[in-house]
Amino acid sequence: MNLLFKALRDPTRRRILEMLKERDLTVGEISDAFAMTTPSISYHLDLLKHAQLVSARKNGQFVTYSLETTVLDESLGWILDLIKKRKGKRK
Amino acid sequence: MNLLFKALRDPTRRRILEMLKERDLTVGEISDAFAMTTPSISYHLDLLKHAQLVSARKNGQFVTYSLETTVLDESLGWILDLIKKRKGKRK
DNA sequence: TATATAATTAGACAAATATCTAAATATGGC
DNA sequence: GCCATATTTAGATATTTGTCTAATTATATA
Repeated sequence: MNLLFKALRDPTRRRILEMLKERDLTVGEISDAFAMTTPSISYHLDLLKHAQLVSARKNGQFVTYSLETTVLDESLGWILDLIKKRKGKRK
Repeated sequence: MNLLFKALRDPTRRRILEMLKERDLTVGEISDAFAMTTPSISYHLDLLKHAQLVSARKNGQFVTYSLETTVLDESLGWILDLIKKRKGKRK
């Protein structure tokens, strides 16, 4: 839960996830969408990977990233629980 | 979305939300649950309030905090969207 | 009105974070 | 094998963040 929210805290990383929702992308394709150097994007991708929000596979000299949703499912549970129990106790 | 994830990023703040899920609490009650000074807790509460995750009302010299779930509902949408669209495109 | 208690605000500071440039490490094609 | 391209790693740096202590503000009560 900690790595997840750490990853989601940054707008660039959230944007990357939204891009990967549409289709798998290489580092270069992602990098092109931002006014930021490739090393910086690489840093963000690494952080997302550590949070298990994305996975990477190598295709020749390219690295393709995919969205992984398992951890998002878990976060959903955490948030739903917060909302749900509250609704039961409303004043 | 930015203030929300900023607020959720910190474990102390997430814990506070979990506590407020059970019942409304004063700053002192919250503070007692952590090995941390009251000013620090006050700082976290302020951040949560800015993210509209909690609201505060004054009862004499006490301030009571409540969980607010509207913003959480929105976050749910964002996350669900990420998961949903992905499922449609699975390889 | 003076004193105690609850909470916030201010200011300082160490640690974490996001960014950059430069260098290193693949991989592919000539 | 050499050069170009894709990506990552290393190192530097400015900004943000979480925490503390000290001071302030607000309320209650003796």
